[in-house]
Amino acid sequence: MSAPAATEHSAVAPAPEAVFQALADSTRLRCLALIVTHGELCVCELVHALELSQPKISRHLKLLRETGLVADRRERIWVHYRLADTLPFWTRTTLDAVVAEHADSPPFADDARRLAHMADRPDGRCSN
Amino acid sequence: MSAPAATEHSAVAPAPEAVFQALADSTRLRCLALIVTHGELCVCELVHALELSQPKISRHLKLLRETGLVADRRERIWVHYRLADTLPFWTRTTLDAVVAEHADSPPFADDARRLAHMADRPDGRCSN
DNA sequence: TTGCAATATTCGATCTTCCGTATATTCTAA
DNA sequence: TTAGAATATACGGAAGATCGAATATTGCAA
Repeated sequence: MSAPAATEHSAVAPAPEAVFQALADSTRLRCLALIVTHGELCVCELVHALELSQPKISRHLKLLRETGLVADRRERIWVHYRLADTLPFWTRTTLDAVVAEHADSPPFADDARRLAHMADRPDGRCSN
Repeated sequence: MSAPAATEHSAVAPAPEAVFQALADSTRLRCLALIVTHGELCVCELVHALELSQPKISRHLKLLRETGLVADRRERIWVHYRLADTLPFWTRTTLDAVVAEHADSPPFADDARRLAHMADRPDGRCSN
């Protein structure tokens, strides 16, 4: 084989263009912003916070996973998404910087507020 | 008027998605990497360093300009491009981080090498 | 003026991305 | 087993991105 498999979340660092492409969508960026600030979140929490359809959220999470930005973990009926452990340093720097500068503005602030007020969150997460 | 004009390079900070979209192309990212490391560069220098067609470079520079990432300055027959003065902090952080981590790898290292070896650079720039 | 070098733009064609809708899968509890 | 909740995927269609090739513009010098 000449090039890395590139089928699933490979161990090789993703090309910068691919990372930026993944960040170049408001749905994906809003999901990542919540994950950066709140840690692990399941799909239903993101659907609730962003007020978007479940298939839409799921499709965007799949792209983030294939790009290597997030990892998923199944627990009972829920799938939890978190930042990938193998995230390149510059990628983590970028995420922290953009979130720090926009977390208090729409739509990110509204997403965080809706997540905090969500009832019956999985894993006994409470609104704090 | 309800929304900002959004016709030319406006003074309002560009949305993060728009910035990431602008960075999500290898031609634009290579141009920016050279500009970050070398300061102001003219179109012919970018064409030479990246070994791409002039219309292609010019089109991508236009998008970078309209997104607010670069500013241009005409001097005689040359147009010089530099990082925009109004670049948001997080954007500058992102550019510095991604360049620091990739400047020594292809294709960025090759671009810098070709630029350094370019003959007859404008403005009396020499290869250093 | 005329010609040339540097840069910008236009035009179609092709490829990709994104979406809503519908359906499939997975897991759990009854 | 069967039903339902949570999540994922498949299927078109519409909108957007990118390209090569051709052409237009701008500035300068002869």
